[in-house]
Amino acid sequence: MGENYWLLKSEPGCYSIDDLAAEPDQTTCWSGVRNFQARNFMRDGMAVGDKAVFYHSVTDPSAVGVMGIVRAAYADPTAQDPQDSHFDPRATPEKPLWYAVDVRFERKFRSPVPLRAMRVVPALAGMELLRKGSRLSVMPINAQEFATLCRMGEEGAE
DNA sequence: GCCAACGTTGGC
DNA sequence: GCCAACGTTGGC
Repeated sequence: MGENYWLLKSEPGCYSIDDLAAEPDQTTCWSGVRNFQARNFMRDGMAVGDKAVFYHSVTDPSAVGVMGIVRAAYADPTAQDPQDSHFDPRATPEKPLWYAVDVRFERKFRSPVPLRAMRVVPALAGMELLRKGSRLSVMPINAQEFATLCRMGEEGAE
């Protein structure tokens, strides 16, 4: 456990790393994932102790910090809440269909790592994120990619 | 705001 | 099972 690395996307206008850092316990339920491949990564791959890079999409796309996975996959409560925009009538307590994990803020990078900066780093060339048309909101990265992103985030802008 | 890429839906 | 239509994502 705690051996895997991930990249999690969120639009900062929806939920940003500052929002996470501002939570009372700096922890939140990472819910609302509605893509089967992303769901499978969360449900089948994530374990307590794993690390995840927080990525801001759409607005100033960039990696902005690090989170830890503090609770493994469980039924996404938003899927079964009719009031929620992520409600899915197919989801039931017996067959949740969608899953969430809990994440805890660990640190914010000294400077965000822009997507365009990632594109020119050979060590990052294999990341799913850099593939044209990639829309996955939850994806695995390897230890080297994680370390490279962290180093770039602490070094400051290139 | 534009548009390419993608996942999902639904008719057949 | 195919595939066109549609809605969404997300970079630019």
